[in-house]
Amino acid sequence: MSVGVRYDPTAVEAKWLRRWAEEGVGEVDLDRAERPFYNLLMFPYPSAEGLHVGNVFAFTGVDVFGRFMALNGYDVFEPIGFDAFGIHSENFALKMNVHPKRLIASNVAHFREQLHRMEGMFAWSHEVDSTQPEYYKFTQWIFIQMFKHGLAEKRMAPVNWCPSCLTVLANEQVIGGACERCGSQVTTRQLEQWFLKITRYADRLLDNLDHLDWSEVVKTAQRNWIGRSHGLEMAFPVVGREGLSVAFFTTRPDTVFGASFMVLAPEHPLVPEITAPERRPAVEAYVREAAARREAERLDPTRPKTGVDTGARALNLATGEAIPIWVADYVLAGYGTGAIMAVPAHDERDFAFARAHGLPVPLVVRPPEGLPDPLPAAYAGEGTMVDSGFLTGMDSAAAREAAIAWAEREGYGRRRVTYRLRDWLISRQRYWGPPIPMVHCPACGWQPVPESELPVLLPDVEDFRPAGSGQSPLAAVESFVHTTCPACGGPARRETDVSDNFLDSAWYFLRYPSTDFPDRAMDPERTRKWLPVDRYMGGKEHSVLHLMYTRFVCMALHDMGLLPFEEPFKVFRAHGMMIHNGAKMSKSRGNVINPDSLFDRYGADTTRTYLMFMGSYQEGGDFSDSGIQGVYRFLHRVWDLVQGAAEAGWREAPPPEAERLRHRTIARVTRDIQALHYNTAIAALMEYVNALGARRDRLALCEAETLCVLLWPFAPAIADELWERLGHADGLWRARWPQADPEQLRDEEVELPIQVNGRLRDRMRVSADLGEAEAVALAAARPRVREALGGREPTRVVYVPGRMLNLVAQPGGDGGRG
RNA sequence: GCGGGCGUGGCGGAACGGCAGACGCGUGGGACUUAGGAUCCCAUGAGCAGCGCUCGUGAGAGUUCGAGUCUCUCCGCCCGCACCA
Repeated sequence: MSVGVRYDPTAVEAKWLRRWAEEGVGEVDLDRAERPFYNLLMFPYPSAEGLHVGNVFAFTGVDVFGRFMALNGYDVFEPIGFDAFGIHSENFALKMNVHPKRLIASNVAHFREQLHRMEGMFAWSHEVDSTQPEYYKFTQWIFIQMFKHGLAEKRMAPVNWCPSCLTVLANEQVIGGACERCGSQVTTRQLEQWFLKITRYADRLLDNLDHLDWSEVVKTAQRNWIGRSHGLEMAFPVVGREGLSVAFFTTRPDTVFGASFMVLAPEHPLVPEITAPERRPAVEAYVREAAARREAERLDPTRPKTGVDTGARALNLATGEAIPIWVADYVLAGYGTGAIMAVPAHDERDFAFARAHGLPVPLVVRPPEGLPDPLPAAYAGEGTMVDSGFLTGMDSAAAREAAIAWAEREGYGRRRVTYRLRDWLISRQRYWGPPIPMVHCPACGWQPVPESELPVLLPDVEDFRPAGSGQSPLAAVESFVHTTCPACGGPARRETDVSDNFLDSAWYFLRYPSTDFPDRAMDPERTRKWLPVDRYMGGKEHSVLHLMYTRFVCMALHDMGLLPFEEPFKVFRAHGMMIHNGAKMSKSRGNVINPDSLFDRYGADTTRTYLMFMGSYQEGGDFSDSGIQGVYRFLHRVWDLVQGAAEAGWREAPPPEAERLRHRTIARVTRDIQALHYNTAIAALMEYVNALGARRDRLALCEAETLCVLLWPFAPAIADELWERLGHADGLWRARWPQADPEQLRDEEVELPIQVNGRLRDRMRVSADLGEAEAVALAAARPRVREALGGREPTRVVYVPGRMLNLVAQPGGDGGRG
């Protein structure tokens, strides 16, 4: 393809995509690199619709940074791969009625082409595809390590079930009671499932956050999700039932004297045991209703608080009173012990429940300003304890400690920390994932598949439809199911569930540097050299899914001695969301932008530059169809400017002000890229081009060169083409980022604003380091300043050299009120 | 409800506590053109006939010589989490 005199993005980009591929731009010698910089973008999920423009936005932001670091002398490793297993891909295959294996292969091919076209500086030779046996054999290997270290366990538990995807889901994949993938309302089922014990790491996952250089939004989301709370676990005996007691957890042990009833979750195992015979029909009916109720409805805090009395009573060990035990679905089976002591006066939910069912509301905490009687709402704040036996008169905070000490001393309970975080439910009753590499033997129990036999290949089955029976389609493949026990050699059955897609993506970046080692997941040498990841940028929608699972997997592998670090990402930055015409892009709104059409119409250089220009990378921005034209014009101007100047001939050196501007531009673009303020970096380049345009026939070569280098991270093809036309045989990938000379950044003369009493009245051109006395004298002599002063003498002078001068004068007697 | 973020021209968005509105879009005017939805130049927050003044960063108060920026109260929008005891 030939490249002419007019700017033709298609020709320029085709030429340079080829050249970069030939020259191996983006490929790094991982063993010899001297200044490794691991620049990671999120594992692309190759959907059938192709690359989303939101992906182009996200990935370009990563790539701009990578190119910037490359020119700053780093060996930048920016690998790429495909997260192609999982429900999303499989659901699409079901819809299209095409086998996922075939469908995904064509999706990946399409994605690869688009990623190429967006000019990412990717290390293609280290590509990873999570659906390939060479990759998932190690996903299975990681599962086995988890099992061997007691971090994987199959157990019966109430789990989230998606009636549309016909599989169980992890807590993190249920958003407001709906399936994260398909949006269906999730129900609860009692099933035996594989769990990874992430809760064992809750404290470390939480505490490490304090020292991580991550976007604050993500850290906050993780803290909330882990939800650590401190309190007391205690049990109240069931009245008249020797040896039977109801354990509960509370963060407010100070209010124990105010506990006027107890509530059990409908699923609580003691419910059938303690229910009084005459209450049995009502309780059983309520439990049945609660089980049938959809999760979203159950979790709606605005719904009236329903519940029934079991007829049983518990002894409040503080007051010595027998209090009723109710069953209500506002108490969650999965949190704490699934039972609570209800303190209606000081807990909003208990208050609402007590009101609805006519239960007493004894008050035990009084704030200094007192409380109205009757109480209009629960008072959950601090105060002085009243009517609380040995706690009476204490401050509530101190009473909390005293109550715990009392419970521990009397043997009623103990201090306890509780988490909102649940263990990671990893089984999926689906086809499109790595089979969980476990075998069940009637004699030996669960046994891992020997590592030498990995991978456990996903069998080719024609009917990959989920059965809905609570079993994966693999359960129907006799030849897969029947095997022998690795321990005793007897007949055994394979696990037929596959693992959660988030396990695939929890370690992909560990694999990238080691893709050339088929026999080990992570080569120790490579891992030590390249990991942890220097910088990771991606969407905040993965705050508690991917990013939390990944941290857990790394911590676990670290503890097993398999990784030399426990936190995978030194720096994480969340980017914002792309908006189009004021709304989130969605098919139903019809405002989705297809990146191919942008590439075709404007080229990748313009698309990249515009996406980075339209708003702040970390906040997101609004895509405007006319706005992109501005950037297109800008690149045209750059092209014409450099071409025109080349034809006119180069001057020796830029005049002094032009040289100062050049250095100021270098400084601004450098600083802005480092801070991810790509939009203002591009604005600085535009200003520079505007300024150079004013002297287009008298440019110096170094001005055009600086422009090309600074532009390269955003618009690499046009920058490389112009660079070549300036006479460089080597491409810009071998160039160095220019350094701003601090001497050139200092202004000699400035336009100094003059304020009188804080209001702008005049400005004057002065030397930047003008002394205060001279500045005041010069200013005071100016007619407009004299007028504003109205004959008064300044009583105070605020002078910031080079920035502004403020003369403060008291309002004189002449101007005052009579 | 809790947590986080944000409110700036017609629009997207800039502004170490120091000239509000950089840069871009749009709009108006002009130039060059057979022509322009191309390119270039000029203008563009509002008000006032007065080219300077007044008002202007969601509303109100406060701190300061000086506040879009810091503090408090309120209103509105967005994003998380949401009956977590």
